[in-house]
Formats: sequence, C-alpha cells, structure tokens
Amino acid sequence: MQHKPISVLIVDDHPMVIEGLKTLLSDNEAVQVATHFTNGKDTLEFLEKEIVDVILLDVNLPDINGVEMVKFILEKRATIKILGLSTYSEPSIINQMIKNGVKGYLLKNATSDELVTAISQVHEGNFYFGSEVQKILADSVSQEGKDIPKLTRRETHILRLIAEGKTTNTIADELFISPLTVETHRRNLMQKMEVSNAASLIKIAIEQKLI
Amino acid sequence: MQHKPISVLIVDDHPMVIEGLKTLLSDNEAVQVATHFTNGKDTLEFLEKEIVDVILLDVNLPDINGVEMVKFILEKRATIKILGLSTYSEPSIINQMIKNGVKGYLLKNATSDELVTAISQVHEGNFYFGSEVQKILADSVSQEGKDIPKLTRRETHILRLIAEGKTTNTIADELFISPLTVETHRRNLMQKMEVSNAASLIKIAIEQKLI
DNA sequence: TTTTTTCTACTGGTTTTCCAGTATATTAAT
DNA sequence: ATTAATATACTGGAAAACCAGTAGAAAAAA
Repeated sequence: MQHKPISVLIVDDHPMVIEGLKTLLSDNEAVQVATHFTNGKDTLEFLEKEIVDVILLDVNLPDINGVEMVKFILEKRATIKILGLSTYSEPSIINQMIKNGVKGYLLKNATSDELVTAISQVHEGNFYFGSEVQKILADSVSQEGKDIPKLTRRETHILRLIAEGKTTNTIADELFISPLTVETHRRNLMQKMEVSNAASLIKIAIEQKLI
Repeated sequence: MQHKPISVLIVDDHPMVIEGLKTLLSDNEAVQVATHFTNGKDTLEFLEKEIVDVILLDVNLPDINGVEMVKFILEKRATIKILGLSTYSEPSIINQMIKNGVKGYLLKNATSDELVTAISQVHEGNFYFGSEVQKILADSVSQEGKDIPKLTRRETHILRLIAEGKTTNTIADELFISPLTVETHRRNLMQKMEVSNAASLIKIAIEQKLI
C-alpha cells in the first residue's frame, strides 16, 4: 500500500544534528522532511500557518525550553504528534514531556532504525519510547509522585543567586527586599525540593535543569 | 592547487551527529571522512594501525572522557590534529582540552562553514576556535590561572557527601572520623575552589564534573 | 470581581557553617 | 631515608543558615 509520506518537522539548534536526521530519513520514502528550525519562536510561527504530521523536537532550544514548547505546539495544533529528542536522560524531564503530551521520546544516540520506527509509530497514533528511555521510565515509576516541583519566577531567581554563592543578605541587598523575605524564599525552596540545606538544593536544581 | 584530501575521523556517540557531519562534509572535496566510531576504545584501537589527518572528537563518549582521549591519542600519534566538539561550553573543560593539545574546538551548533574552516585550519597547523568558544575563552582569561584545583581522594569523597545534603556530623559518623576533621576538609575544599559556602561549592563541583 | 497564588515581612530560637589558627600520625614521593 | 603531602583532630568565636509559625499586600487566575 502506498500512502502519502509522513511530513516531518525537525526542531534542533544543532545544524549537524538536523543534517544527520535529514540524511537518516532521506532513505525512507514513507517519511518526508518538510522543513527545520533551530529555535522555538520560528517553529511556532511556522505552525500558525502550516501543519505537519510529526515534529522531532529537541529539548534544548536556545529560546524556549522543550517542555514548554510541547504545550505551546499542542495548544495550536492538537493533532500533531511530537517526538521528544535529547542527549541526556533525566527522568523528570521525560516525565514532564509525557505529561505535556509528547507521543514518544528518543535519545540522540538512537539508531536510524529506531528513528524511523518511532516516527511511523507515533504517526499511527501509538506511543514510542526508545529502549534506554523505557529503562529510565521503569526506574522512575518506583519513585512515583516525586514530581518536579513548580517554582515561581521569584524562587527560581533566588535559587540561581544562592547557587552563585551569595548569602541571604547579599541577595536581599541586590533585590531591594528584606533579608527575612529571602530567608522565606530559601525555606520554601528547600521545602519544595524536599531537602534540608543549600548544598543539596543546588545539586537537585542542577540535576533538574532548573538553573 | 589540487591536494590530497584531508582525511578525517569522526568520533561521536550519536549516530545522527555522525551522519550530519558526514553530510556536511560530503560537499567538500578537500575533505574525506575516513571512518567513524562511537566510543573511545574502538578509536584508539583503530589508531594503533591507521592514521588520519584530523579527528573530530566529541567530549562526551560513553567509555573514555574527551579530555583523557586527547592525551591518549596524542601519545600514540602526535601529529594528528584534534578538533574538540561538544554541545556545552564549560570554559574549564575547553581549557583542559587545549592544555592537553587540541588544535581547535567547536560547539555543536557550529555551521557547516565553520566546520570546514576549522578542519582546514587545524590541518594547516593553525588553531581554530569557534566564535562562541572564543568568547568563552576570552571571559576565562580574566580569571587566568584559576585551574581546576586538584582534590585529594578524601576530599572528593567528602565533597560528594556534602552534595548529597549530608551534614558535617552525619559525614563524620559515616566515615568514623571526628566532625572537626570533616570541618577541616570542608574548609579546605572551599578554599581550593575559592568559594565561601557549600552551595557554590557544589555548583562549581558539578560544573567541573568533579562529582 | 472574587479567589488563589505569589511576594513580601516579621518574631524568636536552634543548629550549622565559616574563620583562623595549630598540630600530629600516616602515607607518598624523591 | 628524608622531605612533602595527606588525613586526622583540636580551640574558640563569629556569621550565616535553618526551623516554625504568622500575616498583609500585590499580582495573577478564575
């Protein structure tokens, strides 16, 4: 049976990855790379007017982070199947992406076969997760519920300043607020992240790519 | 003038990057991709018998880290020009790579032009650093000499425990030493890393990939 | 507009870290 | 075998972080 090829949009900020994907997909007639972008803004603009079947979406874009992008894209075009793509493998990120509606997730060390399979699977309405990704997800179900805590803008900002080694007083001076307020934020941060000191706060924050 | 093409070896654990690089380089007759590997071990084995002009070396290999790889390669084949390649841009890593003898360094968001220029430049015996990389290096010359401090085994261990959020007393219990000793180590760590609290200690430690 | 969230700020007390020295036994390196 | 580096441990004092609870103003969401 001869179908219309699956139109694919590639979003990744690395030209060499884009080229690689295009090459890997060029062998396969069932897949047609429509176009590509290296940032989130252009992608969203494109999707205002045009549509594709599947988006290969890198998690690390220069302007908008991948988790947000998924939300934005699906708000515009709910029928598009999104395949997450990244080098690393933080369970929390992957979980977030799934929660936001990606239909699949691949690590960048995926083979050409995996890639093509993933695209056709999600296009047919199924889910697809690469073998390593599945392992990661399996490991993380055990610690179910430990979601990434949502930080407010202010909290994120203060977290960053703490990571820079600034003291409560310094931060207070810098933000023109009371040290007591900074204290409160600091405490809330630690509570949200379920840790009991700044050191592990920073470690987790970096792990979760919050800063 | 028609030279023999520059033979290039690609080392990267992401097939799609390898494909991308090959595609980007295929347009150019001056460059000939000899072969590629996805890990350090195979690369070193290959170099026992064969030789190439330029190696495109990803910093993040599954088995051997990039900084070490540079050393190993140049021990075997001192004349090979190595171009470092990575997604991220920690100055300390780049500096380490240069110290170990890379002739150039590119971020993975480099354009096709940059890539080709870099290869021919290093082949001719020059250095080449991508524009962003140069910026990074420029920023880090100001803090010249601030090398990655050498930590002792004990210090590294304690650093890791601190990063896990453990308190001085907990660590002391765990290692069967006095809390005062842990204190001393903690102080020495902060002195070596030139920071004044645990939070930034952890941040830098993670940045430098010490833990 | 009303409700909810976020940001702000306080009291008062406990624990931990941070600073500046000194000093000795145990390993490594030369 | 001697020097150098590392790991250990101490004193004593200052600064900062941590804990628990409350609460009003501002901003965002419903």
